Amino acid sequence: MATLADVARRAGVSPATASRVINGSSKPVAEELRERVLRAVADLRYVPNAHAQLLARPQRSVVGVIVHDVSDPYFAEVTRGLQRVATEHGRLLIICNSYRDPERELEYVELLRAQQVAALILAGSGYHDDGFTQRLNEKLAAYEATGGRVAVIGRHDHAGDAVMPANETGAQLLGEELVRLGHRRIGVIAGPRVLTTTTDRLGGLRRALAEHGCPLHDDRIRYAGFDRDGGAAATAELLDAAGDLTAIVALNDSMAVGALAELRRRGVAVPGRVSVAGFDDMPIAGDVTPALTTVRLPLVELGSRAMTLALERAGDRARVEVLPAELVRRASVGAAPPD
Amino acid sequence: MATLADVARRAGVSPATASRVINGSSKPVAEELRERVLRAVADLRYVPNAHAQLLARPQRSVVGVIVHDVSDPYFAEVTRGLQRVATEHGRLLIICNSYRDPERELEYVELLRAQQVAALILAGSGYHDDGFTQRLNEKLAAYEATGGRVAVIGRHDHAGDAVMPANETGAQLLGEELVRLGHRRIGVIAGPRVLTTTTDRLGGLRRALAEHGCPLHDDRIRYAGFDRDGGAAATAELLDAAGDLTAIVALNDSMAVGALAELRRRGVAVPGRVSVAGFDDMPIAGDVTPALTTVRLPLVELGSRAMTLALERAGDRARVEVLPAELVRRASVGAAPPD
DNA sequence: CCGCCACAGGTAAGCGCTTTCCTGGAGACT
DNA sequence: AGTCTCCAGGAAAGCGCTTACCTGTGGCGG
Repeated sequence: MATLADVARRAGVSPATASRVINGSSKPVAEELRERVLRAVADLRYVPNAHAQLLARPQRSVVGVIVHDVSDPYFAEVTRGLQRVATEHGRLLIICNSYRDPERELEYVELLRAQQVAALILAGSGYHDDGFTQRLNEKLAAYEATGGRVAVIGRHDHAGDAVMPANETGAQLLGEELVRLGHRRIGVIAGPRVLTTTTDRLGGLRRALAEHGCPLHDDRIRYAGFDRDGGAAATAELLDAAGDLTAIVALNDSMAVGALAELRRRGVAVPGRVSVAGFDDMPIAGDVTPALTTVRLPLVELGSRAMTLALERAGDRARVEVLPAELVRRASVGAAPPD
Repeated sequence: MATLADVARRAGVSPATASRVINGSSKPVAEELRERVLRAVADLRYVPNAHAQLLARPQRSVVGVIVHDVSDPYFAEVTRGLQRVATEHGRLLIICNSYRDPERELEYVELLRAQQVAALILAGSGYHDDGFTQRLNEKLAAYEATGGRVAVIGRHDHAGDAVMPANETGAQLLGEELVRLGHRRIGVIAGPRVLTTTTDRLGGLRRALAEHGCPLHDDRIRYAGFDRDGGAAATAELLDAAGDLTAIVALNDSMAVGALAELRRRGVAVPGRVSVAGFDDMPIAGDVTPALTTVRLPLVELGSRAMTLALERAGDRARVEVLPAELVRRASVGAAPPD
């Protein structure tokens, strides 16, 4: 690998001059030398060693992102927003998938800190695990103490800047809609218990239903993986246990897609006999059949706002932005069938 | 930010000893000193500067990945495979989205080279653009000349290790199936002309149809973006221009989803009046209505094989692995309706 | 004609770490 | 008791780069 010294030697100049030419330093360099250096760079296919540069000029420019899984449409959208703003600021992103493993998340925080990232974004639900939360916050605090910037998406448990989707309010909206349409026996297929997103959404739903006099029964809730297959499995369980449900709320759209598949498999009409609702309004939500009634979360914006917060200077105090949820009525939810 | 020197000072040892303790060097260190160092590390929340480490011990461990767009399900799946193998080898991934911009792709190659990545994976279609291809290959050659490993996914235009999906064969399979089912007036909604993936798939289809005596007419092909909206738009155009088609082949599943949406909007029965086929078998393909007949590509395996090639030592000559495509029959393709 | 200033270019320090090589002390052996 | 060996720990070089500081030259004014 060619080094700056090689370039300088070939161009017959000092490393200092070569460096100045290559980085477009403000210090003037004679045209002839400049050309010799540039030619040497081209001849040697020289690319500066980014690590050496970072050591010499500690100007952190990359941003670390920790998500549960980029290939999950939810995070794919969020990441798109993160990317957009990062690119606008000329920042490179290092994207890490924790695959919902708290330990791995902790490791990645260390790793990104070691990489001297300018900022750290944690996207995705927190965990109901005080031990973990404390360790995470300690690590983040250590990072922030040395000038690192942190922004989280959808986590209550962090003291700093945060962007929050209105999970609870969104779920409430959905609950009210179902009640309004006459549904009384409502089942829920939920993501993992340990995720705060699950409990937040469940909380909003529970509140809405309780307020309208049809409290959510615990035995009408099934927990499973936050994905399509989890949704299908949970739906099967739910149907076997309580066949008289008129509506199923999936706590995200992937699960809702699984529910739809299971219902189709069983020949249950949607929304004729059972209505199905999702959450997130991921891109495919409008294209399944029946099109999914869901709660739209501004996923891309969640990402772009978080990145903006992270790249701005730290405020005097933590900023928490709540981005609103919106009910999207499509075909999968209809009036409850008469008993 | 605490440095190794800080740790050493606090522990009352030399930086050398501190380094040895922290990295678990093979050189023995007295238990007492070891503990003092570890305590200092904990007290100072010390994390080694990864850049300094890489400078001092040039042991490249991160792998760079350039994809068109991780949030595209195709790449999301491929990336999953890449990730898995990388993680198994203890490698961190830097994922870069080129958003199908060749210039950006070139920039990212430079950037990753500057980052001293151990290997570089280029995933996703090549471009019909000789100038670009040449520049890219030059850059990759320069990188490989200094010990960098390169593996590409789905690109003919690179001389080194490659993993190729059987785009052409897959399309042929699909073409034969359509002919077998009596389709003669077949339209195609294709991705951007400039992508080799588009032309490969189109080529396979064209060949199959020609062999069975119903050549593909150029005026039954529409090019658009390789996404859902592109698919919907191209379908609309196609239908307006040639309303008598009995089948529409989308060159990827996202476009097929768009096609389905447009057909539904127009009240055209699928597959009753028009059959629709996709390509890729992305996760949602089985869950739309009607479920998509498509060509399955082993997306995750594409990624895992490429990463494996890249992490193995370079062979004496380039290895090219072709991963087979498989026709997946679902509901969206049926027999051609009688005229 | 001499001295000073301005400025292009070079010298070298230092970023934070690893690792080779060296040192000094303890134990072993004669 | 003296010498040799062994080994834990430290000193220092060096990874590739940037940049503060220094040097030597040419142009200018007095």
